[in-house]
Amino acid sequence: MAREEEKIFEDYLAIKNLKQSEQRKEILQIFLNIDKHLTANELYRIVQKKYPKVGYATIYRTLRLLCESGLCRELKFEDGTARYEHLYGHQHHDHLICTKCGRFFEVVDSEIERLQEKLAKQHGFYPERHRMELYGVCRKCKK
Amino acid sequence: MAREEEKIFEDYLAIKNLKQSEQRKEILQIFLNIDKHLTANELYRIVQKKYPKVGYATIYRTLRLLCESGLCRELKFEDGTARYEHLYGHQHHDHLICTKCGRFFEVVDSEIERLQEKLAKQHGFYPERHRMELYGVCRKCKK
DNA sequence: CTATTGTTGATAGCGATTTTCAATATCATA
DNA sequence: TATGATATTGAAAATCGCTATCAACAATAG
Repeated sequence: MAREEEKIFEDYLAIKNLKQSEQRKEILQIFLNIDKHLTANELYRIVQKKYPKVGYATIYRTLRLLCESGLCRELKFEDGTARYEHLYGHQHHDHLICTKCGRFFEVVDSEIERLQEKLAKQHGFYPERHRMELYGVCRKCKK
Repeated sequence: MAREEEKIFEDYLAIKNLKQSEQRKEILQIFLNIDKHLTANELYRIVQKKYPKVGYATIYRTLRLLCESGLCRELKFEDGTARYEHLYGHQHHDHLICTKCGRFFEVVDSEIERLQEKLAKQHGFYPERHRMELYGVCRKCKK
């Protein structure tokens, strides 16, 4: 399970002459099994339950490696803290965020993407990337 | 000059039973006279030049009041630090940000706005607000 | 097996922001 | 304009999220 992601991470470590430590494998497993936009602290607490010896710094260090290997993306949201999302098998997307329950939904709208490009160019910008977050109340919370 | 904003701030303080301190007036003046997206630290340093006794905490406290009064908006950007922009007389807008020089440009595209609403609704969301930042290289930096 | 080199956990440090607190300023009212 | 209740201030300590340091330790090549 999650064989491909494991392979990607192993290969990345090999290329960089880094070692396959137990902690790295543990953190990867837990990261892969939780398909949410976790903060480093949330991940730390979950990892701690299974592997109490793991330190805070190792979580951050491993998250950085996961990002570098292309498995993970760091996102900064309005509360200021970073959240980490799965990148493998996920195309570019923006976020719909529920202001009640905090859930994240990945969305894409090719028409908006096109207009964003156009808007940038209209202002003489060479567009590189963008971020778009739509905040609102999700179906469940609205009831 | 900036009479209306002063009035708004005074009224806000009055309604909340807060006092018209010298520091608050000073900080408001300087904030109003600089039409840039400043960080708290940048504002602190500018205020310090004129009023060396002013403390850091007072800057943050006053910025919060300015936001609450509707004169100011706090924006969190990718680098994690907050920047403050004028809100009075500025309609809703998004940002074009140059990744070379760091300059900010305010933009609006009603078609994008419309599609954002539509996209949220398509996913069962009751839309409240959004943020959109387009990053790229501006005309000047491209040359 | 052993040497080399990378990794770890604990902790100190950092930058941004907030809180605490005693001294002080504001302002309604006497 | 003096007074007193209450809000405000500056300084410093505290907090938060994250990074750097470092001595002990683990992974891997030879």
